[in-house]
Amino acid sequence: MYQETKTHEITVDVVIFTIKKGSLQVLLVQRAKEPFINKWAIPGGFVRLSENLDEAAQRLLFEKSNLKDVYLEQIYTFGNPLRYPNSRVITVAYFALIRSENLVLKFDETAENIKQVSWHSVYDLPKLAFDHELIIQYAYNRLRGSLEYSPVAFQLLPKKFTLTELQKAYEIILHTTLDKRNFRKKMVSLNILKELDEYTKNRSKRPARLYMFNEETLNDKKSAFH
Amino acid sequence: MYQETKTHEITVDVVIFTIKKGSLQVLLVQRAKEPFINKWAIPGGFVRLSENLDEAAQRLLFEKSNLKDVYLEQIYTFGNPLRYPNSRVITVAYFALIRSENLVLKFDETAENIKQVSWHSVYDLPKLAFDHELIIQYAYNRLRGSLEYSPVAFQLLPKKFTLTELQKAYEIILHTTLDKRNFRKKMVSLNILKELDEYTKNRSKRPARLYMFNEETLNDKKSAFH
DNA sequence: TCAAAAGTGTTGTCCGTACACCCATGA
DNA sequence: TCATGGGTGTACGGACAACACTTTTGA
Repeated sequence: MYQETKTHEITVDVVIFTIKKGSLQVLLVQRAKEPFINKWAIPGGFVRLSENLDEAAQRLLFEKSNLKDVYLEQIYTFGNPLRYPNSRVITVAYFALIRSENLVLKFDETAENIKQVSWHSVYDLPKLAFDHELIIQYAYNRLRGSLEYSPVAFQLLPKKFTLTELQKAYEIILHTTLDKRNFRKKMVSLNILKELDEYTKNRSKRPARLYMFNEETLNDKKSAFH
Repeated sequence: MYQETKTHEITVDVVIFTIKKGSLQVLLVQRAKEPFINKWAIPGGFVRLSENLDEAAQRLLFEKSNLKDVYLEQIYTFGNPLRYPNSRVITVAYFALIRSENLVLKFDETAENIKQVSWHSVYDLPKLAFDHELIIQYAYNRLRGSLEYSPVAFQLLPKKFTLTELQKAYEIILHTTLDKRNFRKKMVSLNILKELDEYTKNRSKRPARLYMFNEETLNDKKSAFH
């Protein structure tokens, strides 16, 4: 089954998370070719010789979504020799958090190796190619872990957001419900929110105060978050 | 400075930790050749095409220490194109925890590319080759992090140990002092220790009870450790 | 005036921390 | 008998969890 080739190939695969329609979704591409024809895969690509791994991941994201300076974390490196048929592909997996509003995907759907591109709930994944189901599991576990140390949920929200939206993001990622009062107390105590003098309009019944993420205090808080 | 070559090379580097003489030490080899002649480096080697990354790390450890089934964790993958002069070497870094008693190192000190091999305190490292200082920092941070979730300290101790020895290991890794009563309470409450009917002899004044690590309950506890 | 989401405090429990003395043995 | 490390319990404080009602607006 596994056939030796002369060299290792190195790819970067990026599990792109977003919150859409009240659920945590990942971006997948459906393969139009063997191996794993019709199966879905995480976007990825080869690492160029002149770029480092983070740069490769950022480049892939930019090529496919036009987004720059996306939040990225390296997760794990997968190197099972049997993970790719007929060649040895070692992949460094990352996850990315993006805001899905006004996102324009740039996948070339006329390309012969891609059938379609779409978002899928992490709780309802289609059949995946290679070991990509495992990679998504690692990514999802890591995302939940990161959320306990660092307020990464901001990366999934618009610049200005309400506390209820923030809480929803936490609930969606952690797949649980949280107490409103306790959640607000905790967030306020962290000093990472900037309270704005702006309120939502016509969104709900009573207008809700908007907040921003306070970038200045983030770096201090990251370590002492717990 | 950086010269493109045709392929990426993949290595595994292993930060080998042990506790020796009351301090946390890492095993380093002193280079006998350029680049970085006389500088110290983490043991590492190329990944073979037919083995996965963990196997490569285990193989390296076995080749150099005769130890099998060593505790290993993948830490991070370093891929800066400038980290190696004149070639592109991506390295998957691991850390290993070993018991230093009755350890026989098998480094071939007559090999032309190794000058010597020795243990160094993580708080007093010599000049390191490549980005190995950074890798050791990542490894050390990860080790301390792991200790909060999972009782990895056992991997550094003999099969049977006293609670004081276990506490010393924690103190050495975390670089702090711990309260004896609180530490014992915590350890007992975790149900990961098997109390033996054996005591130390002639080691200190009053004999101390010996404990073993209870492997059965470990896997349950790993997740709920906190 | 009503429906819907926004906003707000108090109490109990658990866990981590601080802290000091007696015990068993070898010399 | 004394020096040395082994072994033990209690009290406080902070963080988290549980819990219900009032407020503001749009329709």
